[in-house]
Amino acid sequence: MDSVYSDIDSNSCDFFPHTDDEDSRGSLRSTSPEPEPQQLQQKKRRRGRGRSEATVQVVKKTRRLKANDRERNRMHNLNDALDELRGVLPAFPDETKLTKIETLRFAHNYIWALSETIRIADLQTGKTGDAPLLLSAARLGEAPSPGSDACSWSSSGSSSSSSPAYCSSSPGSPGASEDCSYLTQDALYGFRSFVQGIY
DNA sequence: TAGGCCATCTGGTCCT
DNA sequence: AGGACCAGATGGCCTA
Repeated sequence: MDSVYSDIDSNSCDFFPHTDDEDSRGSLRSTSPEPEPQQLQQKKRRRGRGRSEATVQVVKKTRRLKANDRERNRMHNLNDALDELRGVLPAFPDETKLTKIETLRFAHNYIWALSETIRIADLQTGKTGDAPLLLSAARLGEAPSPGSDACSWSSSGSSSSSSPAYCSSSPGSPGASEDCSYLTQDALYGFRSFVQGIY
């Protein structure tokens, strides 16, 4: 397959060395098992208007290069957004950068965990009047327990308190999930381990 | 060296 | 018509 792009070496801005391979190049990746016979392709091309073959090639090449440039920028924007997302996720200073998929899954789980934290903190506040933030911090180190009230840990439900979709294992919980009275000293570390451990 | 991750190119499709 | 978005292909780099 090395030769597939060898004549168009995309990184270079060289003009296409060939004049009649545009359609056949496209067919390389088409799903049709039988590429169009060359004569047919040439007939189609002759039906075109007055532009010379060379001009057509230049236009095509220019469009392609512009499209490549846009696509590159688009992906760069996407990566920038991903970097921003990494920036707001809890991380250890010496930790290696999360991969794209890790970042997305981590963020997903993080949001879910925070939502659970708030929900449970609200419940607790209703009961005891404790400060929600303190409780939220405490809950960061806690893993949800399987089957605890609306939280089904092992499946991806659709309710707001459903578990992360990427849970591949059940990390378990130290106790009843509604008991928020204990505080975890290294809540964040535990939380990181927990969230990262489940995808 | 195999496998994972990534950047880039590319053609197709949809939308404006 | 042109741009945005998407998915497949490819090659490079890195690590276990």
